Amino acid sequence: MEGFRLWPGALDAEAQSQLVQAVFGALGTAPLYRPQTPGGRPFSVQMSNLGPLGWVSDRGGYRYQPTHPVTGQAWPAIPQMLLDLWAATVGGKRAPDACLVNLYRDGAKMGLHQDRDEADLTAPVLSISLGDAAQFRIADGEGRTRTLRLTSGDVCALTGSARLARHGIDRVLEGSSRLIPGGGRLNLTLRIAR
DNA sequence: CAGTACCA
DNA sequence: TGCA
Repeated sequence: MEGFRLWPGALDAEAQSQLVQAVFGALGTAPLYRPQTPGGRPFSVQMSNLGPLGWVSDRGGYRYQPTHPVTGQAWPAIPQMLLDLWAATVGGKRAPDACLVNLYRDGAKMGLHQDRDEADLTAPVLSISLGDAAQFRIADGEGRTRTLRLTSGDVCALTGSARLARHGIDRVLEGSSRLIPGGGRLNLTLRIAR
């Protein structure tokens, strides 16, 4: 599918553990929390953010905001490693200003959705998979979907015609990796929100 | 100004 | 984000 780009194993074991360490360190000041959909139902994933802007959802809808909805504090910085990874993969003039952190544990999943809360819907979205492998599903323009397995260290991007593709995580293969303290799958999504 | 990454 |  045009515009969906995958870099299998882009991150080696050392880079993966450095990244997990950096993100878990940042979660000390921006703790994971469980948001609600606008309809008031809880997400199964736990979320936090890094960077000037973070994606949040609550009864007020979806949006990007500069502060953590529970603590009121600014989100921690995006680690340089991730900015470098963005430059090395999707590149472009602008650096990402938002990094959504999603932790999948205990059967957490993510229904099919579009990323469309960004000001410029032509700027790429870059996703980094860490920890347990997962079944990722992405739809084409006709609504046909294809499933692929994302494993720890894989990096993928939604660009061009796939930028607005519906996608989601059907299931996580629990226990398939020992990378994440406490287990699970950690997904980092870099975006240009504004 | 309708719906939302939730749920079936 | 209040649903008028």
